[in-house]
Amino acid sequence: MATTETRRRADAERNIAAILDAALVSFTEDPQASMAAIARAAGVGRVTLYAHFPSREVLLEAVLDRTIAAAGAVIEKATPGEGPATEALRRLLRSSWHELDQHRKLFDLAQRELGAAALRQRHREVVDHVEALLVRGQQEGVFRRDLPMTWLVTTVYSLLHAAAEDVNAGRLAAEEAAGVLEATLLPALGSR
Amino acid sequence: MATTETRRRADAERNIAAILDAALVSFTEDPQASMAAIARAAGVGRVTLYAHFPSREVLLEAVLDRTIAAAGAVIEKATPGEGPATEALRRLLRSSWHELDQHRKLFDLAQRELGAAALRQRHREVVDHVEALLVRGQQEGVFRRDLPMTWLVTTVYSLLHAAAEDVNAGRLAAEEAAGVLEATLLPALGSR
DNA sequence: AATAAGTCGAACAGTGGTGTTCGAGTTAGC
DNA sequence: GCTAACTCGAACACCACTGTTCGACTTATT
Repeated sequence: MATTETRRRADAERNIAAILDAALVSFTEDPQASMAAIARAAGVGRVTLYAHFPSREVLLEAVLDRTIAAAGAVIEKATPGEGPATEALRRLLRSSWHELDQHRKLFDLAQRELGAAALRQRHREVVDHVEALLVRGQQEGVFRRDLPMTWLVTTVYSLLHAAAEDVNAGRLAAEEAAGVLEATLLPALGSR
Repeated sequence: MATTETRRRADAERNIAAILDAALVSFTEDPQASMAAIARAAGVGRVTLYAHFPSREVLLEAVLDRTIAAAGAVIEKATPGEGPATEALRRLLRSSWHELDQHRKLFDLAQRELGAAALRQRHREVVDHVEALLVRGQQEGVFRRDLPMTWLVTTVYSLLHAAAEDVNAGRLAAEEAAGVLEATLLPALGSR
């Protein structure tokens, strides 16, 4: 990951990072954000942006890969494979709801702009973590088995996203988000 | 509602209906659908479209109003004020998940393109029905009171939308949608 | 069968986005 | 302090979309 393909100068490296940061924010705030707007948000000229990312598509892919990697890292940090499944889910929600929401928004965007097929593989990397946790919970007998697994995953992601939207719209305090999610998801997923 | 503002010819009336139908589908399928695409989908010339709806914005508003009216009618048909609240919610889900999802998608789009303020009023008309039902359920003691009301409404809408997406993506059979929603929402909203 | 209402293709101007080129100016690195 | 790497504004061509006008044609209505 840290392999410097072609030796880059420090200021270039800095700008690339700034662009990716700005692009993530811009894309999640407004899926139609223009290259000019992203360059402005990154504090960089439009030409510089194109120098590093030759097209909007390439930029989107780069942001996507970076976000997936970040989401994966944050998930693994929450050790979803350890301890009781309900506890693991709690840890996951507390640490990762924000990252997972960014991942979801970007995924929606990329699905429209890059096509569904190209995305499935990368998407799996993150979703599988959640799915594995849910399966483990089923085996422990604490999560329900009467609904399709895909639906349970959808439920988690969907409410996560809803909470993030509510926080964004000022309808929910950021500190409450994880608690509210817990209180809603556990009964929704729980057996009996 | 049936007041013919300026006497229109029958073929015009027919085209307007076709345009609104096509626009609803187009907008919910792809928020960026162009006027040309909508005209094509309606089987109508682009000029005719502009003759009836002088701008994209006006068209979007018309579709929105029509969908809100339809959603309101479908909701009222499910008599959400009668019988036990859980039963009423079941009826609502069975009859309206599809209409409510269309309403939600259009609302998202309109919020971006027309601004949040202009929409709040119209949005209320539909959301209030759901909220009233949830409040009634709280008074009956069957729905939880430990979370903000706005969040409960968000939860209903969010899962509704998620189910519609899953149906759309082929991950969930349309006939199962209402049942799955019931099985997920009732435990999520229930007291205890 | 006359007339008013409606349809529609072609062609136009205007706007805003993408991606490129050029050339002059900065800045990091040795 | 030299040089190669990098930045960046201005200007360009290109394209897709919006909204308009014109004039010829078709259709509903009486």
